[in-house]
Amino acid sequence: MSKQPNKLLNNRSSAPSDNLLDHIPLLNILSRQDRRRILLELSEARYGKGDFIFREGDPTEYFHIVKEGAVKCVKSTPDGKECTLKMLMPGDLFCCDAAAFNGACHPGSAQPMGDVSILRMRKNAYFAMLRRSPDAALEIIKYLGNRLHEAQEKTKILALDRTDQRLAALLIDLASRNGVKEPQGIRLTVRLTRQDMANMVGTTTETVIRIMGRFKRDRLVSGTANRLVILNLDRLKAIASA
Amino acid sequence: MSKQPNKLLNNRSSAPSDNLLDHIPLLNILSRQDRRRILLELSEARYGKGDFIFREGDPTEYFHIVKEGAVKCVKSTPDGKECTLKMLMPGDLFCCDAAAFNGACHPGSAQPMGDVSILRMRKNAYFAMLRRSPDAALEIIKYLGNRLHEAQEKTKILALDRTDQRLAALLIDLASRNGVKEPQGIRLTVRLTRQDMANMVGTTTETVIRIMGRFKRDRLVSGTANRLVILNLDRLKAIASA
DNA sequence: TTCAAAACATGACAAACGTCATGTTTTTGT
DNA sequence: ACAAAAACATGACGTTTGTCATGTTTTGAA
Repeated sequence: MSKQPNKLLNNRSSAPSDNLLDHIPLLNILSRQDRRRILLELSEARYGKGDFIFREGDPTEYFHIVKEGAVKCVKSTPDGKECTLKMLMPGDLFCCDAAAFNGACHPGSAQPMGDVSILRMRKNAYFAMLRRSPDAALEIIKYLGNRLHEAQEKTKILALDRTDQRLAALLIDLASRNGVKEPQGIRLTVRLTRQDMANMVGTTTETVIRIMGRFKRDRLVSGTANRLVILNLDRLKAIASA
Repeated sequence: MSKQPNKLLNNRSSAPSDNLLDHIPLLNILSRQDRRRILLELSEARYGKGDFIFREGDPTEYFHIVKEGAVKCVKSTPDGKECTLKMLMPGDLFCCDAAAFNGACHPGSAQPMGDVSILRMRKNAYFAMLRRSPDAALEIIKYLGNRLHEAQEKTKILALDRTDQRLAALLIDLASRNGVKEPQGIRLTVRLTRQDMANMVGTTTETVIRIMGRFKRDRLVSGTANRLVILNLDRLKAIASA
């Protein structure tokens, strides 16, 4: 469990094509001048297992970018149930919506899944950037639009599909966003327990265990959290859309 | 059933504070000059029951604003099941995300719920507006952020709550967004069948009928589609968060 | 390496929900 | 006002999923 967040690495002045920003396609559209400017505003923070990047209800102070690792967006109920809304990967932005910044609070919490590195920028610097650069603002609009479409697709799946279909859809998505090809199949690089999966598809750990057991018997997947491999993507796709 | 969409009303030149734009808080931030410009780009279209404003898979051409009436955003499966993602009310924007405009197609369809009036603007004019006015772009970012948060709240409810809780949450939301106070309670002004509600909370018509029957017996609501009244908001709130 | 904690697994049972069948009431268009 | 269509309603039954209890395996930190 790595130690606390306030390890700022950004005292160096910027080189014209500093590799920090190469991780962020969405900001590569900035002019050289703007990139240099932004770089001075960005700081880096690292988190480990068990940390919170922020909690539901915390005041919103920063715009964030995932540099390394995976981050999950979580909402909880008073009685301890949890729902994972989205897994953010390197290059993903969060808290990029002005809405959250009007004195409002975070509507959910952000937790690292393993060790992560986050770039962040104070909200006034972020807004100044958006005002200076219409391209940046349009890029954010585009990004938020994609996030909204994803969320709506997820809503559709939750509303209409059975649990095994939802789980198949999750595995398919993870394979493309997080998988590395191996001789036997596609291995996921994030550690993902049955509980994690249950929180992502809106069911219980036991149900995920049973369905994953079935998938395992049918040679669609293998392994558990630390080494999860998708063996037969096509048949998973057939299940997801059956 | 009113006739087809291409009834453009906007040949008149703009008056400085034309009431067309008063319906749209999100564009009231524009300078007088920009307002005048935008007004020339906006056209009005009317639709009635059974029409489609656009269908899933259609190419994206316009940015839309709801002027009068209610519009539902719907996703469907090949086998005829439907899921209503969101009910848009006057002042709401749709297709405001640049993502949808990169040669992409609509990820869902938009259908009027009764007679509606829609303002719309071709996408190049819309983008030109966003490039000219950072305030407009920020407003769109704020709006999309709110829509994303709503979608995530809906995801949470679908993932964690029972059907009666989801239905109670729907009624509460409708009461605030669509209700008018009456002596007996809060009457909804949109016509909403059991089937419509089922599509909104991810269940079947029969289940909604049964739960609404229970709510009716317990004097929490009364009436059906044409005259739906919320009688006891507090107890509905208790159910939604139980 | 060892031991405790976390993760995985399985069974029994109950509750929630979907499906199908059938019938009644309300709405709508002419 | 009337007929057809849509919406509402109810019961029976099966499936899916949640819950609880218990036990095994794996993981990770000292």
